Amino acid sequence: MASLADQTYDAIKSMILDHGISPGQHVGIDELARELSVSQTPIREALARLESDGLVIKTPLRGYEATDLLTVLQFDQLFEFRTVIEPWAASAAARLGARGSLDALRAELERAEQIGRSSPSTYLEFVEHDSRFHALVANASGNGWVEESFVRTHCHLHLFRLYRASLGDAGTHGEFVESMFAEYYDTGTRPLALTEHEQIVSAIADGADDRAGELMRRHVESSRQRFIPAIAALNPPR
Amino acid sequence: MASLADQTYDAIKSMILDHGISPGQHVGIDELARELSVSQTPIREALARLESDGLVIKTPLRGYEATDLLTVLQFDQLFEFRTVIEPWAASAAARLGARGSLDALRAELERAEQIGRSSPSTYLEFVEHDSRFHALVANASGNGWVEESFVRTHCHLHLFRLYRASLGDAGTHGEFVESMFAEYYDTGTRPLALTEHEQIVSAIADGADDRAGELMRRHVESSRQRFIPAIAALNPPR
DNA sequence: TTGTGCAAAATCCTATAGGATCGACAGTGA
DNA sequence: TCACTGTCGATCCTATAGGATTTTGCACAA
Repeated sequence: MASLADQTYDAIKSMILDHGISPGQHVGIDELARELSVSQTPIREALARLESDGLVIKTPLRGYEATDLLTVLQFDQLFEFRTVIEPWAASAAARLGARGSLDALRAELERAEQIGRSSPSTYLEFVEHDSRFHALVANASGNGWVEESFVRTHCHLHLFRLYRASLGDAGTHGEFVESMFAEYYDTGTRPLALTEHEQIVSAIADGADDRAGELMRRHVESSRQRFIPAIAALNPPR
Repeated sequence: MASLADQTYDAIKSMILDHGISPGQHVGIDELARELSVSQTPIREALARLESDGLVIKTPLRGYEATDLLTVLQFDQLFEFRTVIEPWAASAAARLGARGSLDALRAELERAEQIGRSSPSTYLEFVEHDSRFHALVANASGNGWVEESFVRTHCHLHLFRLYRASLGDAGTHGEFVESMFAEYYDTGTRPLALTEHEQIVSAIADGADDRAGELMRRHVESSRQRFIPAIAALNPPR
């Protein structure tokens, strides 16, 4: 069903999102074609779509390269954007009663509690849970335009968060790494974020649109606050 | 500077936006290649990007086709989205004092008044002014994510508005055509919209962020109200 | 040691050819 | 008359080859 071009798109996107391709790294068409054992055409199509997603940048006669990590300004503006979109999405979800979506949201919360107990490598899993959760809320808003806007922007945040994982044990970014771990393991902001998620779902389930919106606003805001030391440590990237 | 693929992208996009390609129409790769006198490769790249823009839809092994016109639901949700985004953009522009952007906004207002007097075919020109104006406000917000989200969604509204132009003098959509013309030529909502634009720019210039946001919210809302009879007449499209 | 110029390699961009799949239509059988 | 099947045509998908441009390495001169 999925054409080769689509599979290639997913493959390259995964490579970027998992930092198989590092930010700023040059991405050759021939290189990818050899690596994925396909011809250049599907690679080109995939890269064209990825450029539209803002994940790669094309320079004519120079080829493609993965986009750099977010600057401080872009990061601030991204959270500004989230503050506009996501509270509204939560409110809308509450107004809709989020029929159908509510089950998915609760299932996601269950899942988050599970991973909180068992595995030791919790950071990545938590990031993925968080992404899924917010995506579900965007979806529950019932507004396709909002959802799409969210998804398109959120992958950049995802990219930023996962940058930590690709770093070694130390280096110039040691400070950054440390602060991230501290945030999620020591100071207990992870269970705090989970609690916020639960409250939001609760408000949506109650149909309390104002409360859902306000809770989401605060959640995004506190999430931003949690990121500030990290982004500060990361700037400038090199 | 612009590669052939980019030029092709612009060309096809223009064809769609000007309804050289009708909504729902099948778009063949070979056909486009012959018509634009380029090979298939740049066509493929362009179509891949256009699919990401939501302007065409790809069905594997069947090819591409231009997306259908907005449904009533999509239309409603689009305005819902605008109601979330644009008032915020106007507020943000006011907070920034919209340095630099203010000149562009005022120039656009000037331009709008000019076309209001001279030419007889004012409808298309007004639509284009309106698109430019709102795009300028989105830009003046200083937030690239917001601006991009706006642009990506707005082209669909643009498409919808221009559908009128592609219609003949009569037909099943005569009612729709009539209502649109009535809106803009008879009942004087065009100068009303222009007045609203001026008030918004004025609020931005004053740095009155709350007022700018509220004015924009009302403007979008009244714009939506103006569209209701039109969208009602257009549904179902066939 | 540093800067300039030439040349070669690499890579992107474009074009064309061949293989595969899907839809349509005609023909046959019940 | 309806249903099924096989062939035909069109189109998409993939692969490879050639032309153009940029970059890089090296030699040479100041």
